[in-house]
Amino acid sequence: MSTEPRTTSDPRELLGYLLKHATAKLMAKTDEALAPFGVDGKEFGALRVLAHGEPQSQLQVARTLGVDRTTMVALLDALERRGTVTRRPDPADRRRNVVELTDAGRQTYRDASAAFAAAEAEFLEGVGPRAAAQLSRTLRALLDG
Amino acid sequence: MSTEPRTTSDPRELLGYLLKHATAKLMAKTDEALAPFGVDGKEFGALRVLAHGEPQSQLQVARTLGVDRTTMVALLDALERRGTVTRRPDPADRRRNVVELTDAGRQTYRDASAAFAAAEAEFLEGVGPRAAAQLSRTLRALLDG
DNA sequence: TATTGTTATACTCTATAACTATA
DNA sequence: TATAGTTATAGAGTATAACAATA
Repeated sequence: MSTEPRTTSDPRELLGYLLKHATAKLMAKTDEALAPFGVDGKEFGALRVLAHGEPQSQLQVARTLGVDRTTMVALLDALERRGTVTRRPDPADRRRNVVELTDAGRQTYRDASAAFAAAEAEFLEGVGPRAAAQLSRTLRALLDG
Repeated sequence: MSTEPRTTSDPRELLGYLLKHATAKLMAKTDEALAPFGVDGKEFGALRVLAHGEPQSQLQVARTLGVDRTTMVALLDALERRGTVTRRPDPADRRRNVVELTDAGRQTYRDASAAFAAAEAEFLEGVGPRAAAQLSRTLRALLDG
């Protein structure tokens, strides 16, 4: 007969704790990897959207990233200030800004992308490719359900 | 020869996106489950610590939960206001407050605990017990590494 | 009248600094 | 001199409301 309690007060046993802290650890790693390129995770996300596919309006990018359009303004302000993206009125609808990567921005994205992938790989290095793939599958299933 | 790009701009393919949104979804579910009992996730964490083991000082609870001691003040203020916990000076060291669950607080914890577990189970229902156990193992390994 | 980008504002969450009372 | 609790304050992050330009 064990004297151990059936449950403990250790928060590290809760799935919520594990998810939250795994997220934080990955974010810290990727932010650190992106820092030399002058972008944070959110900005990298925007570059990623802009690097693939057609030029888009601010609102389209915001919706893809799941952020408010007012948040997008400050984000693009920072990227534009550093010469990573350009904004110009859409000739077809002058209410919109067409946002595009500059040549320098494309290079930044390529470099940052490699660093980002390396950070993700480092985060996963302890668990092996099978468990890593299983992790993504499970998370996707949890989000779909 | 495929015309598909090797990568896409869809953020849903990134591990960081999956982790962040899985965390948010679970938090939303547990917060919703706890709401009828008048506590949020953080407060439930405090109740959980207090429900197991010896009475503790505010600082000890704060450290177990990984929050600042100034954050603990407002958290306990709310719980005390609702009659869930009591604070009294520790006779052995009057700088400290001994924090304990009231009888009502214990009942609240029991009820909230069942609701919390049900919410977690509902979150996991799409993936089966094997995948759920594997998820926890993988997350623990990622946090330890 | 509705939409896009912008600005100003407010709100949440949390941490830092300073104060008090105790040790 | 150091520690526990408290309070006031500041910072990051994000959302809401209102406004200008355009459709």
